[in-house]
Amino acid sequence: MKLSKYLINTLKESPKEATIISHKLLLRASMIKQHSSGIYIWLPLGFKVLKNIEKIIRENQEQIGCHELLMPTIQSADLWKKSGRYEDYGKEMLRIQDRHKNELLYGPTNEEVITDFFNDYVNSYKNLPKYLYHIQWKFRDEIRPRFGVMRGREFLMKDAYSFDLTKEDSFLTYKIFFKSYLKTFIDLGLQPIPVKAESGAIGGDLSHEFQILANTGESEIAYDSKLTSDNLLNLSFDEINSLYSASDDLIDKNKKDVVIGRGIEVGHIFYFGTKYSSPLKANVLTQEGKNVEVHMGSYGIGVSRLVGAVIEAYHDEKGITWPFKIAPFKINIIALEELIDNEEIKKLYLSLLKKYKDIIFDDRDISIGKKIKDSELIGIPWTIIAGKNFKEFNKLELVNRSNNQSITLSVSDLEKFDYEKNFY
RNA sequence: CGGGGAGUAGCUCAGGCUGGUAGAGUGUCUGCUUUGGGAGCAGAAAGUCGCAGGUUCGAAUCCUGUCUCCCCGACCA
Repeated sequence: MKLSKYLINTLKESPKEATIISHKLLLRASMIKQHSSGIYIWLPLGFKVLKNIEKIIRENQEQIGCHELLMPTIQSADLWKKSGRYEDYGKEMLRIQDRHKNELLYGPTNEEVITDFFNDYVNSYKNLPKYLYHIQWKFRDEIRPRFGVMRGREFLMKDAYSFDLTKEDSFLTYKIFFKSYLKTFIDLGLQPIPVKAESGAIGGDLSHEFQILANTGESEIAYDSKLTSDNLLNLSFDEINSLYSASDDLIDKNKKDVVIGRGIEVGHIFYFGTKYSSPLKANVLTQEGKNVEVHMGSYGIGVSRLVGAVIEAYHDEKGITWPFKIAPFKINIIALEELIDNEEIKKLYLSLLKKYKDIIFDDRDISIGKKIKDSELIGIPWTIIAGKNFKEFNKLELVNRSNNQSITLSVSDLEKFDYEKNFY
């Protein structure tokens, strides 16, 4: 990608609407632009990050046999009246009328839609369990949106729904999702802490939220240090679930040997049994020919919130320090003006482009200093600089954004270098 | 919803008390000079001063209303 062709407009000063670091950096790096309170335009650079996060989430969902569909943003109020939530949800739900005066709403979540749909398509125990998810924009008319994309009114969420024959099966499913969530967040480069949770408006009797550790996190969390060990994924659900963790007011102050940190909630999972299958009549026939209500769970990840959360965990005084997989571009090539048309550098760019796809060549007609600043602000993992050393010795400088260390390499070294493995 | 603050150029802000028709930095554009850390010089474009009404010969400024945004609290992926 030649940067001169891209939409990028970095800011030296952060707009005053922003108070927390991720919000400031997202605005300064021209990744988002506020449209109105809690509603954002995702600019090309930010949208790429969002897509990269989606990709990792998708891979993990598919791994546990959870399949993607896409449900509407605008939903009919009828279903919500049946489940009883049309009244319960309160002012957070954005209610709309169409020209026929039918009541609609912009979906804050999708239990009703998917349960209703499921009932039409699945009628036998033979088809259970079923796991389905979608990644779709939601709207919750928060009293006070804040912190940029961390708490918007419109936000992108991955929500999965599970359908099982029995409570026992549904618990097994829950455990599968639980572990898949830990892996998802670890794949994203984050340190997840599962915390037993109140299940809130969605309801049910088994629930965990997933906090990720970040110094600037909104809630205080206390947890057993084993939760951050490298072999966390090798432990069973019961082993992990027996380890202590709590957030905010629920922290037991007398508890010893716990680590205190700060966290950002990025995921929430629930088992809620027949709360929706009962009113919306999602039944299947058992082996004995009996009609029974299915047991359900739902599993959410705040995708757009994660963009902010990752920055809270990955930044320094110069800007964002994206993990490799999430970074909008992986390598940025910067050359002195007189070297911009150099054949060898062009060849390097093309060969890296072939291998990594998301590569920038900063061909803008601006000073090299600003190019470096922009690269640091945006958080490109690797910056390759062709300067004096190239003219004299045919060497380029390779700078690692995570630790700001640089090494001097030749073009052929740079072509062979493993940028993903060597990051961090 | 309660409490606090703010709306003036893309962004950061001055001006407002004491009314006379809009300014700086930065960004943008043009030209020249530059090129290893957000370059220099010269020139230019850019604002119905959030909106509506009122007072006045005259309103960014005073008055009234209204909208929007931000911060603190209760609620949430």
